[in-house]
Amino acid sequence: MANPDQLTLLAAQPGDAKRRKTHGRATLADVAQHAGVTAMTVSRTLREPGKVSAETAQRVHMALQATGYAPNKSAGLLASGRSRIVAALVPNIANSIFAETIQGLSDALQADGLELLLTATGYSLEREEHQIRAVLGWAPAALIVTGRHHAPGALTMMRRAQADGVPVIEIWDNSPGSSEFIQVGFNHTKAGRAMFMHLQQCGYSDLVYVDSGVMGDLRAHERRAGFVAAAAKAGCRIRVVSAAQEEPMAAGRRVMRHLIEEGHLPHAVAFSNDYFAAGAILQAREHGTQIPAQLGVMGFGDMTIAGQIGISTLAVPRYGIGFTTGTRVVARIVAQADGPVQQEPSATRRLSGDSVALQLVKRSSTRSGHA
Amino acid sequence: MANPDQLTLLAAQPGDAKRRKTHGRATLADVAQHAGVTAMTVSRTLREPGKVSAETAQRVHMALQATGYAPNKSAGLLASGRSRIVAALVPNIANSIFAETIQGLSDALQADGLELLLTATGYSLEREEHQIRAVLGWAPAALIVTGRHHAPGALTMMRRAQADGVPVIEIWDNSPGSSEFIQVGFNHTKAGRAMFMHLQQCGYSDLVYVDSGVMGDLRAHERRAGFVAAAAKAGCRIRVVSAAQEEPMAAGRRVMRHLIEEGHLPHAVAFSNDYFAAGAILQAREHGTQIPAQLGVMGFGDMTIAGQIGISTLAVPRYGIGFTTGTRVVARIVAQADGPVQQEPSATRRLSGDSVALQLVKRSSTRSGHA
DNA sequence: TCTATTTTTGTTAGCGCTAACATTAACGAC
DNA sequence: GTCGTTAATGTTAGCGCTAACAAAAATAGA
Repeated sequence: MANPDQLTLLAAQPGDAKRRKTHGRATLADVAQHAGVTAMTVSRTLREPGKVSAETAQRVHMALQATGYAPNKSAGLLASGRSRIVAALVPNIANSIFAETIQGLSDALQADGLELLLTATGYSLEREEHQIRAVLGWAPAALIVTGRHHAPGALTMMRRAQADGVPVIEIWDNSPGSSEFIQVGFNHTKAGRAMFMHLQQCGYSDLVYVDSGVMGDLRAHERRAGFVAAAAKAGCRIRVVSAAQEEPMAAGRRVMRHLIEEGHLPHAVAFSNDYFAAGAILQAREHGTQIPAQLGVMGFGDMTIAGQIGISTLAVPRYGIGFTTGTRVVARIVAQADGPVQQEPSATRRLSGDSVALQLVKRSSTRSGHA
Repeated sequence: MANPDQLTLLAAQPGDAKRRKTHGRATLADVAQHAGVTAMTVSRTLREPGKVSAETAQRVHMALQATGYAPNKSAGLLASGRSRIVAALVPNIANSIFAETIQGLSDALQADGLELLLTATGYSLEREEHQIRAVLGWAPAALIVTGRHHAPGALTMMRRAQADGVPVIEIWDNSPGSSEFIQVGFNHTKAGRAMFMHLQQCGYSDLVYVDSGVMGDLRAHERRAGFVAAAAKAGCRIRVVSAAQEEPMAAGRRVMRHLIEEGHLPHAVAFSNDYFAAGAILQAREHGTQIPAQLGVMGFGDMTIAGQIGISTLAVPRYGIGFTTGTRVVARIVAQADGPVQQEPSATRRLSGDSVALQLVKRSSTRSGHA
C-alpha cells in the first residue's frame, strides 16, 4: 500500500463534497502514516504491545509523540464494545459519608486507569432509574448503585447489565439473600440494633432516637426500625424524633434544646449521625447538662467530629466501602481483559459481596459500664 | 464453530459471514423497524421532535417503549462529535470543600441532563495532565479544572480544547490577567490578606499562621503568602506553622497544645481551614485558655463547625462555585446547540469569569473591636 | 389547476476505531 | 531445500449513530 499516487489523489481530491468536518485532532491513521505503518499496527502498539516488534513499536511511539495523538474513546468504545468507565450513583456527593466513599472508589479505580462517571440521585429512585438508563448508554465496565432498593425499571436494567457481564454492585448495604447483585456494605437493621444494644449495655432504658426524616433514605429508615424494634423488644421506653432537614449540627442543637426545655430528659439519645450528636452535645454543654451523667448520647458513622467531641458512635468504613468496591471492580475487569477463562462453566459464577465490619466506638458521651 | 447453535445462527442469517457480535441491545434500527419508519426518523424524534409529525412521533414512542431502547452514546458521540459530558478535575473529593463544589456542579448540570466525568488529581499537576488527556478523549462539552496552575502539557491541551470551542473553566481561583481561561473563584492572595486584616482590626499584632503544608496546594500557599506579606508590611510579628498532614481537627489540637506548652502565646492564630481552628479551640478550652480573651483564633472556609463552635472565619461559597460553574457551562452549551449565532464576529468572544465574593464572618473567637 | 414553497421522511456515507480474518516474513526441524 | 509453525503486519468490514443531501408528500399561492 502507501501508493503515492493514491495518497496524492486523496489529498488533492476536491470532490469529497460529503466529507464531514473532522475533529481536527490526530487520528490513528495520521499516526500510522507518520510511522509508515497501518492504523491497526498503531492500535496494537497501544493496546497489545507484546504483539508488535520492538523496532516498529519505537517508530510508532515517536509518531505518537510527534502527532500528539489522543485516542478517540467513543470510537474505541463503539468498535470494541468495552469501555473503561465505571458509573457510580450515590444519593449525594456533598454528604461527607458518600464523599469519602467516592474518594475511595476513585483512588482504587485510578490505580488501573478506570474512569468514574458520577451522578447524584438525591435519594430519588425515579432519578436513579433515569440516570441508570443514561449511564448504561456508555456501556460502562461496571455499575455501582447505592442500596438495594430500586425502581422496577431500574432493576430490569441492572439485571440486563449483569446478564451482559457488567458487574453491578450495590454499596452501603449488605443483606444476603435480598438481592441478586454484589453488595459491599453492611446491614442497616443490624446497625440500628447494635446502637440500641450499646445503650442498653450502658444501662439506659428510656431512649430517644433522632434521625433526619429524609423521605428517600431507606437505609436510615432501616437503622431506625432496627433500633426501635430492638428497644421495644427489650421493653425500653422509646421515642422517635425527626430532626428538621437543615444543617445537621444545628438540627442536633435544636433537638437537644427541645428535650431540655421539655423538662423530662430521657436516659439517652441516639442520633442517626454524628453531626446531629455533636450539635446536641454542644447545646447540652451550654445548658450545663452533664454528659453522660445526666444524659447519654450516641451517634453514628464515626465522623471526625465524634472523636473530637468524644461521642460514642458506630464506626462505618466509609472510605473502605468505596475502596473495596473499586478494588473488586478492577479485579473483575482485569480478569475479563486478561483471559475470558471460564473458571466454572457449570455454575453461574458470581462475585460474592462484602460485608464490611462496623465497630462500636465507646467515648465519653455514654456511660462505660452497666448502670 | 463446533457449536451447533452457532451453526444454526449462521445458517439462519447466511449473508453475514464477518458479522461482529452485537451488543444485544435494541438499536435505532430495531426501533425503526418496529415503528415502520427509518432509523433517521427515530433519531430525529429523539433529538429534534419538532421536525417529526405528531402521528409518526407517537408510533415511534410506542416502538421505543416496546423495544426498551437505550441510545448508544458512543455511537452518537462518534457520529456527531458532540458529547454531553462535562469533565471535572479536582484535587480530591472527600475534602468537604470540593465535595460541595462538586455537588453544586452536579446539581446545575443535571438540570440540563449533562453528565459528569469526575477525577481526583491529588494536588498533582502531573496527574492532572494525564487525566486531562484521558478525559479529552471523550470530547467533553466542557472541561473544568481546579486552579490556574498547570503542567505545560496540560496547558497545551487546554488551549487546544478552548480553540475547539470547548469551554475550559478554572475553578477556585480568580486572578484576572493571569489566565487565558474562564475562572470562577476568588483571589487567594487577597483572601490571605483579608484574614490578616481582620486580625489586625481586632488589634492583634503578634500572629501565627497555620496551614496544612500539603505540597501541591498552590492556593493554600497563596493565601499564606498573602497573609504573611500583609502582616509583615504592617509590622506585625508573624510566624508560620505547618500542621502535620493528618486529620485536620487533630492537627489543630496538636498545634494548639504546642503553642500553649511553649508558654508564650501569640495574640492570635489564623488557621488555613476551620477544622484546624475547631480542633485548636477545643484543645484550648480543655486547657482553660480563654478565647478570645487570651488568644484570638480565626479559620477559613466557614464550614459548618465554625458556626457551631463560634469561629471567626472567611466564608467561601463552596457550593456556589460549583453551581455557578455548572450554570455557565449549561448556558454555553445550550447556546451552542440552539444556534451557532455569531454574536460578535469581530472580536474573539469570550465568556468572562466570575469572582465570587468572600465574606468575613465575625464570631466569638476573635475580639469584636479594636484593642 | 399547476407551480413554489414548506414539511416530512428517506438515502448515503462516513465518524475513528477494533474484531476477525488474510497475508507475509521469520524461524527451525528434518 | 521443503514444510509446518509462529510472529508480525495488513485488509476488510463493520460498531450504531448522525450530517448532509435527496426525494416525496403536504401545503399554499396564484
